[in-house]
Amino acid sequence: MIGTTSSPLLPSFFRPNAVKVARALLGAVLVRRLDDGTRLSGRIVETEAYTGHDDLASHGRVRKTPRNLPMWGAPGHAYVYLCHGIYWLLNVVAEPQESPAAVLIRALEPLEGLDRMIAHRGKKSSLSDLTRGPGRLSMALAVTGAHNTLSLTDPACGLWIEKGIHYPDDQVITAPRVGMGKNVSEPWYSIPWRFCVRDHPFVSDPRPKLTAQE
DNA sequence: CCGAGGATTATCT
DNA sequence: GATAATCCTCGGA
Repeated sequence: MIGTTSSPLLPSFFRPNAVKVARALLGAVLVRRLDDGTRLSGRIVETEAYTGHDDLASHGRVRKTPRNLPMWGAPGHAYVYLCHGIYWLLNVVAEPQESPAAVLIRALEPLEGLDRMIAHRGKKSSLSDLTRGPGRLSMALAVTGAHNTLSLTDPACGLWIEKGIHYPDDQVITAPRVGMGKNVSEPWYSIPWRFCVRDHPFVSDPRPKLTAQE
């Protein structure tokens, strides 16, 4: 068991600002251990950073409320909330305690437990859409509000992140974040805090522009 | 208390 | 591409 078993990333990994953490998470592996011991996992290929009281796109832009409170929590904890009444969205809390910041995990490349993920997704599932999108990946891994505020650095919680591969900068594309509301003004509307693996089939819609980085 | 809107996705045309 | 699904959260009255 030496060297071959990856252990969860430590809280220190998530302590830098959310933008750096979002970039660093590309290539890491999100792991879910089901109650029966089954291991599901996928490689993170798309993230978004939400940080600071100033960021008008972030839930942390307003005072602490019952919903957004986890964003002020310890680095490496989970912030899971319901979107549109249907979909659970998984974020990892970044930055030191009392600094409201999180990284939204938007897409995974499925690695382990594909059959179980397909079962979780129901009849609508196709292999290419399994974990492409934040709502879909939560469904596939059976992540729900029950995971809110849990520590992703503690394997006992059944959900954690392991070190994976490193994507060099020339394989990473940045883009404005998805789903900005009308009350999000510049610079927050266009700031390129969405990180995607270039040309990866599991990056969600809308696909970022593939304009060459020269 | 009530209304508006949402870090989305599936299913139409 | 347009829109419905679906319900919680927040802010204002």
